[in-house]
Amino acid sequence: MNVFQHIRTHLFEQIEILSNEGNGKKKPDLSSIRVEAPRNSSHGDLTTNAAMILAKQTNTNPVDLARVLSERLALLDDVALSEVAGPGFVNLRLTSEYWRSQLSTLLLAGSSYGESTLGEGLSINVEYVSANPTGPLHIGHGRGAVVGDVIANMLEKMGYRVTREYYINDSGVQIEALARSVFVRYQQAMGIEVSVLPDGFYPGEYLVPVGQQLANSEGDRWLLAPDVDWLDQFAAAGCKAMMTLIKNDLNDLGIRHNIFFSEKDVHQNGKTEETLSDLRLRGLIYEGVLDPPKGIKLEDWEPRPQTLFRATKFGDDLDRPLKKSNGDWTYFAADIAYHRDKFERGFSKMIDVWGADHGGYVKRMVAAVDAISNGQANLDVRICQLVNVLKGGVAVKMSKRAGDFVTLREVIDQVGKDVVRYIMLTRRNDAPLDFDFAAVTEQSRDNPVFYVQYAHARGCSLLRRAIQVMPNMTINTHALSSSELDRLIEPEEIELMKILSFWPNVLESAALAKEPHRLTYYLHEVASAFHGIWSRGDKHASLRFIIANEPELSLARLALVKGVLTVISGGLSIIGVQPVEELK
RNA sequence: GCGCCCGUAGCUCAGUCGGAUAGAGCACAGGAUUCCUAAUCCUGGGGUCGCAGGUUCGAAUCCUGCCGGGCGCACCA
Repeated sequence: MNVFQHIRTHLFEQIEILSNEGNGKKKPDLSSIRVEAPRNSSHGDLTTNAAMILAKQTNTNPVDLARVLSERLALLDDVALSEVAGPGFVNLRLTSEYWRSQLSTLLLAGSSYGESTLGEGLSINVEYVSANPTGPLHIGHGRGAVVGDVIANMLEKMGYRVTREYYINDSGVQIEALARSVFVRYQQAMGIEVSVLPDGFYPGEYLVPVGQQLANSEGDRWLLAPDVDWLDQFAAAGCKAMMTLIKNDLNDLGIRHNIFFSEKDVHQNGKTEETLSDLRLRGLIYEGVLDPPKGIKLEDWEPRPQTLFRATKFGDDLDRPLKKSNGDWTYFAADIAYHRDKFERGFSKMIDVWGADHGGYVKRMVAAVDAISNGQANLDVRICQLVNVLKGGVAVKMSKRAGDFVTLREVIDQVGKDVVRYIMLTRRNDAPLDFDFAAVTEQSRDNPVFYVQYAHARGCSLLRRAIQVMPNMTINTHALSSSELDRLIEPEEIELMKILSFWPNVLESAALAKEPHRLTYYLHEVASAFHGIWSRGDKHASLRFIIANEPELSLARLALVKGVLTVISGGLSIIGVQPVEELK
């Protein structure tokens, strides 16, 4: 039980007793009562607004009520000081013994510290990346990949059964363009000059080997054939090659999806038809004409009857087309069928991680999930804003048309997977992110990964050192957790224990909010507190972690170090970053 | 024109479901190393939380309207 839950439990007990004493007409509503760390630490370790909330409900004076609560909470063993402040806050300061016991808990839990059973084994589906198989991943995909992956990791730690999924858009006009682009490369491999690539073709070099391979295996049999004869085969070859490329990139970023789901299969298995006829039966599909969008010009707009989904019934702004004018299903139609398939596979909780350019698509998909599940399923879409690539502060121009975007591959090769993953979480996902190549390549202090890694390396170095300095000492989990933790009396040490004991709460709230960036901010805080204590040893030798003639004190301080290492390495592993034991 | 996201220190950004005196990094100025890793630490200046109203014990946070920026806007994905 984390510190907040612990105090909340006691608080609610007291409220219950009070409510009964007041021959309580009705149960108080506890839902907006918070137990949290106050922003200003002079207000104590924990604070609660309970008195103000309850005072409102019972029409009493919040300060009086706070006083009563405060007196009762003061009686708890773990509470050192309880006082009323401001308009009716109850501020608590917990005992040093309590924080030490939390450190001990941490050490015994080891790498499982912070895990929870909150999810109760509920299945949850996280779909992320899902980039079109028309080329390698670029750095923007990398952001979605990391965000999705870390959300999945966090939810696993919360006790959910997580399935990581990638939806392959291997159908539609973009895939046809891919097939034609591959055909050009095939022609070139057969010695035919194709000087200018037509508009809408994929110009990247990465299709050259695909064309070459087809030239080798197929010879000239398709050179003069009509496109209908080779289109499917070339599309399939292109997709397959691109997915191999993409999976390699993801693999090197430490990402492995459980399921790759093909849009083409959705269609071929009749799932689209099935889904749409289901919706049609329920009166959610009709033939209609949409108004032209206002305020922007569409050259070729004409009123046209379309097959429309009643998305407006589920909170969208417009009803949405399911069929193109050529009779093909729209992307949306397939996507509905796909999400319905997820629902049928047992997922009532779904998370999709999309790029910023799909922001306008969120409402309709949420609406569709609502519709296909009859309100039984919930889709949460996380949008990742753009990544601006900089080199030494100067923006790198990216043009997808010209094929010269910064690939994820380049970035991984240059700065490494760990740096990429960490940097991607240094901003909220819905805010744009600057990725400065120079800063993260230099391995300078501009690189936030290093700050945290350095703290970890320093801690490891201490444990190595301790073995040399005190060879007779056993230093293992048992020895550390049962060491004389009451020797830890410095305010900074208590503060650090406090920060470490917040980890389960940080992880839980980050997981539930699906905001993985909170992890990097927290780890920075841990590292900062640790670096601070370290440096005090420069001035006062008595404050160092290892003091040769004080083995018991040293062991207690090493326990704190071990706590730092456990939390940092645990946090980094959720982020997908390998903690380093030594910096070179 | 409509929808979504954003606007917080010179710069880049945190800020939990509405909490008290709004925080961090960078930059800037000064200081700390014979000693556990100075890739670190300490001290300092820095703010009309875009603007204006509203809701209430209390608003950076919620509501409305404006201003500014990003993304998107039938038959692409």
